[in-house]
Amino acid sequence: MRATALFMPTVKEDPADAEAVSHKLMVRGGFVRQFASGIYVMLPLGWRVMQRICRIIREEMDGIGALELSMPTLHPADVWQASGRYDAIGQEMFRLQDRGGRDMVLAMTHEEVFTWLASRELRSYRDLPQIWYQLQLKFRDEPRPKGGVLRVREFLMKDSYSFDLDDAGLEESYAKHIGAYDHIFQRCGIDIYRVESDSGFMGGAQAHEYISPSPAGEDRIALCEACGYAANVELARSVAGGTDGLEALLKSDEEPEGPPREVATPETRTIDEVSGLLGVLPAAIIKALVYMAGDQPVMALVRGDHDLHESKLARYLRSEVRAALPEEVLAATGCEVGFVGPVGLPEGGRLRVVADESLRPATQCGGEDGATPGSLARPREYAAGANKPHTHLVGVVVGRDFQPEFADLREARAGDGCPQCGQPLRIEQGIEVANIFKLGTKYSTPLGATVLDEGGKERPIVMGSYGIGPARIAAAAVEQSNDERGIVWPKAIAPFDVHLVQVQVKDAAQSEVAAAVHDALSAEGWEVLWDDRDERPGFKFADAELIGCPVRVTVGKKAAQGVVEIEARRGGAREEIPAVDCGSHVRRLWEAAS
RNA sequence: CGGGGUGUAGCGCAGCCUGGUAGCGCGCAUCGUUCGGGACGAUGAGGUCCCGGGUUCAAAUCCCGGCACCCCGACCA
Repeated sequence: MRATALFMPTVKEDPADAEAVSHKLMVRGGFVRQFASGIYVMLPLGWRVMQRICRIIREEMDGIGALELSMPTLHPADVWQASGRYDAIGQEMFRLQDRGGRDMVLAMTHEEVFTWLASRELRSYRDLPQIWYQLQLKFRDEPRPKGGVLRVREFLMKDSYSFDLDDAGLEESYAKHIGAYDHIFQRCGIDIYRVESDSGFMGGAQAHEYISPSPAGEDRIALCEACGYAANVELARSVAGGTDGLEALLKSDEEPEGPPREVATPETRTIDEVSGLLGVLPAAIIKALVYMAGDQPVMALVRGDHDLHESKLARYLRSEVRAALPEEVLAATGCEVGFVGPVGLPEGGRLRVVADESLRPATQCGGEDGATPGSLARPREYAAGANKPHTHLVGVVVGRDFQPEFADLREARAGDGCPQCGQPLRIEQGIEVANIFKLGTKYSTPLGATVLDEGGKERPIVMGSYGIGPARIAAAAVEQSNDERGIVWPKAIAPFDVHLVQVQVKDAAQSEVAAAVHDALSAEGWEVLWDDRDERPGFKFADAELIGCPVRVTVGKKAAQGVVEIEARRGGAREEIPAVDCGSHVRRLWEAAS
């Protein structure tokens, strides 16, 4: 394709509102333009990338026997009411009414419609299994779109849904998807970690996310090099480390003498302040946080050097949680924020107290079912808020001075021990490009999607759902593969295979050779972008590097001798080759490219 | 939803504090010179200064209200 016949509005300067590298480069390279917050135009180059990604996805989905179809994006509310999500999901769902005043929604995902279809059309176990998929728009009214195309309000998604008679069938469909996804990401040329993920506190079935490492990503994952354990930090269990200097506190199994003692700590609210004033390590302080679970206050405890992960608390409590307002803290504990603690709570108060496993006394460790690993070394006595203004307690002993529930609440951090093998965990940041869920009968039961089994018994279909965000794959690829000059597309998803730069458009010999090269490569099946614009050479080279096609062929001074240059975008030598041989040289560089 | 920031030519920005002629770079148009790493000169087009209200002889500039967009946090089938 001739550049003069293409619309590729490249720009020299970074857009002012871009933060992520991929955002800047995709705007500068003429791939995308923002239309409104979280809503993007895919320009011709960007759309070509998307089409290539989608093609790979289609091939791999077809390869596991999945069937493509297309579902509506405008849904009547009643399907969503039937699944319960019309009320469960808040403002993230775009809602509207039709002229007759009927409630409608813009689809943010398609479990309901697919299940609706299954409920009408699948009747017998003989109709199973099925995997149906589509590449379709999703609408989510994100509170804060960001990162260019990474977090948006309208986006393309490949979503597939499996329908099986039983759990064994679901396992098989799930495994098929894992196989297909491995191929897809490998072919798209992006690095990926498949990690255990939160299936949401309503489900509880197994789920995985595919995280592509990038500083622009919003997810953090915990990884163990030694045994392969990998999980999103919102889920990851870990053995708390970082207790240097505390081992001494553990040595004695004797009861510490005396009850907790009050210490005046005026205007000392944060862990750092308390630590400084009392001369105690943060790890020997109990951090007490008050949350509202629905309308019930709950006190959550973690070690002072740890961070609470709210979704872990939410999952444990089986309720959405939010930090309590200062007046709610006062109502629940009788004390102002900054000095609350688990000891000395109001008599008769019903404040539920949940402590992280790392606070569990050594004597209570182990032996309990489902106990998650606690801490390698833990203090015997802690400092904690006294529930009196400007006062803390020291010498607090968990289990003696108060008896909380224990749960895994803290966020895993780098250096913590792997819950499986104890080796140190690594934390990596990344983009969630895909996810897979075992839904079970969560949708089939309420929506009445059942089949008759061999015995003539009606059974709800066992479902799975599986998503991929093609634009996120593109962004992840750019994040992982770029240099100071621009994008270095993985070859399978580049907008064109070959960028043919004709240095002098008005030079007859160059025009002739460029045309011949273009035609020859095209005839061999390469997609060629022929820059025939009347621009200065430097301008065109800069654009070629910005746009990032894997192979560049330059037709310049030596065209009259039938000589052109070829080089890989990823780097390496720039070679002079006979124009007539460009096919084999392109093939060679292509094979070498990633 | 909390906190912060921005809104002036297609893009990137200055001007605002201290009210009075709207400016710079890039891009764009025409002509000429250039032509292997984002050229140079000349000429030119292009503005509801986000919107509404107020103060003032006079508002891009000061005041009030709104909107949009960005960033941090919260949220995130």
